[in-house]
Amino acid sequence: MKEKVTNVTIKMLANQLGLSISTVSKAISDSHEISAATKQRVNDLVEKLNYKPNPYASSLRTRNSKTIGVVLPEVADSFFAQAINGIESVAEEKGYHVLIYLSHESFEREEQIIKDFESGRVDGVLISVAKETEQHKHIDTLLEKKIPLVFFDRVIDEVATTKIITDDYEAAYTATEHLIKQGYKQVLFLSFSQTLSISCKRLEGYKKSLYDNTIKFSSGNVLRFSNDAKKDYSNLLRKLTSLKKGIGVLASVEKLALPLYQACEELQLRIPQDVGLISFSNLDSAAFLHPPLTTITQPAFEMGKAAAAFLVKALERKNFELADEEIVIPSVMIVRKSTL
Amino acid sequence: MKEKVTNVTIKMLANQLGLSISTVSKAISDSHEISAATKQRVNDLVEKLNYKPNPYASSLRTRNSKTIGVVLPEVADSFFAQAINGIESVAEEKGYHVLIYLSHESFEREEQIIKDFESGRVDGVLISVAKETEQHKHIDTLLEKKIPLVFFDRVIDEVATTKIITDDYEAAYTATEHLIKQGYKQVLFLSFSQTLSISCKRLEGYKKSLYDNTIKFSSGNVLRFSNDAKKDYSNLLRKLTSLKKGIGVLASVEKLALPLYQACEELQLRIPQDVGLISFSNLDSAAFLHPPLTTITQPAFEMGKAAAAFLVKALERKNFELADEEIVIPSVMIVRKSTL
DNA sequence: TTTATTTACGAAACCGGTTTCGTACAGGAC
DNA sequence: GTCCTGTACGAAACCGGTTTCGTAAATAAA
Repeated sequence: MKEKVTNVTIKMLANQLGLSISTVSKAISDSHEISAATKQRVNDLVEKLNYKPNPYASSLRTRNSKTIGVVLPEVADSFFAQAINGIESVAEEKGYHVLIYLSHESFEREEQIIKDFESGRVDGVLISVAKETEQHKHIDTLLEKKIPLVFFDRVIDEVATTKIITDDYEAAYTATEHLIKQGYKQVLFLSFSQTLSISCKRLEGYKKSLYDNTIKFSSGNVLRFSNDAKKDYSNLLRKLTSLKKGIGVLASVEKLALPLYQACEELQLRIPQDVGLISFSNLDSAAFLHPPLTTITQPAFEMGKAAAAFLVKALERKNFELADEEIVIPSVMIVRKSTL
Repeated sequence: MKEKVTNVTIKMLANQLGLSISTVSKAISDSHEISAATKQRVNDLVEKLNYKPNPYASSLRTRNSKTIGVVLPEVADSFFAQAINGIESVAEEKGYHVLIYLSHESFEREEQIIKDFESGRVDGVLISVAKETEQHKHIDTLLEKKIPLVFFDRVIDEVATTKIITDDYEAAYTATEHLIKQGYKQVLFLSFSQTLSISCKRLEGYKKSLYDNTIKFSSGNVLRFSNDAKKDYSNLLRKLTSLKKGIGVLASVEKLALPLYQACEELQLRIPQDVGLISFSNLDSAAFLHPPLTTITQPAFEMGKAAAAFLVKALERKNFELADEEIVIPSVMIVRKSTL
């Protein structure tokens, strides 16, 4: 590590201008206390010397950092990639910096990240919780410190703050309904988690649709995915072979769709004739899969954007606190050939 | 914005323990000057009061922030998503924080981001430059301030620092070679940029392969993509209709592959019979496209990881400076049905 | 002309850590 | 007993901004 070049400080500006430090500081922040002429002189020198205020000195004094922390389970998923874009779009516009952390679906890791935030490193937090997360003490503690936090997509219902979600229940209902209408009498539900709010709601929507179609729910039709991709895959193979053809499958998250394509290929099952597939997915390539995948596409960009917008509003508006509310941005179903 | 809860400070610890601030500070950093007994008392209280040192105070004094800035052109591309994972893996291990910025392929935006870094906000920088970037004064200025920077994938050759790249020339050569071997006598090159180093190298590899196969290069076979997706697409349609069947296409970046699938569908051209396609791509779904896409897959995770590892080494090792060298991590070609 | 304001600026405290330097005291060497 | 050394700690400077408060001079009000 080389020693840094010493940056130009506000003190140097003051000395060169024959002004006090406080005057320079106020001039830079365009305070009404300072005359136009002085402001001009200061800004000229700022320009000339390429002065960049030390953000850490400023953050220390003002107790805010213009930085938001974003906690994601992972970033491979195209949902989160798009969400980052949405977040960045408002951060950029509002002059915020974005710190990114990945929990890798681990509660422990998520907890560490959130605990670090208690230090005041970030002004506010956006989070989509880890698959493993089943409690929320870490988040409560953060909120007690008055650090605003908004959830997006993977929320914790019990925490009283703003949550940006999509219509998981309705989307899953619609998806299941679609499969049934297409003639798949038996519908498998590929479950990502048994505890995550989104998973539960999607499962409920699925169940309700079965009920409305007088199909009795069987827990045997819910296939749970763990973190062990290999084991999951062999479970999937076993399940598929045990069933007769003509079943529908609802993949509750994007990452479960491709394994199904693979399994069908391996078992020589035809999509959509033998297996109908619909998946929650934001894959751009969905339309070009073999066959094209029917998807429930979430408004990922908009969700990220909305989450960031709420957070920034909470940070900047004195009389605005994050209400305990759900903002629902609906998903859309795009029917393609994987479901007839 | 609500006023923050006042955090526990090192001063409070000192008062409660009847010690001086400096003693507490040293105890926390496990200084040899402090007795084991005192350290114990201090750490007990730290634990009890849940003391979190203010990172900004620390950064101000020590002049480093344990933060690295990552500048990406975009994050929709799965290459960059995977690269982020690689970067995060070393950041997490080494205790660094990751600030993410998107240039959206704009030079101006990239310049602003880099200029902000002159403030000392980050200890070091990882960057994959924007498509528009054709000069490097902004980066030179940063390097003059002794802020280490390493490029990955989209590098600027003229800047004397470490660059993590893949074997663009060879990969494009191999890809073209493959198309020709498969019987495609005419090969289109879908170009993403005329200035980006990776694009130039890939084009060179393509040309060399043509040359080695005694096919004369025609600039008419290089199709340039702008930022105007619609116009690009209609250009692509026009080009494809103007050619006879049996042409090979090398898409030099991932985002150019799907439009080709779409165009072929629209023009009722069959892949691979009428059009053979190979693309630089890190899409997980490549194997399940219709037909499965032959790809040049870049080691995105490893590249991000290597870039971060070099940067951290430069930050932590006193006698290590980032050499002006290229670290090449080879890509692999995965042959699938889109090229026979 | 006197008093009240306003304008424009400076001194100094402050944010919360880190680091330098000084020192009291204990123990060992001579 | 004197000198030296090492141990364990504290006072204070420092990082580079922001903010409060005070004040001299200029202007307005009475």
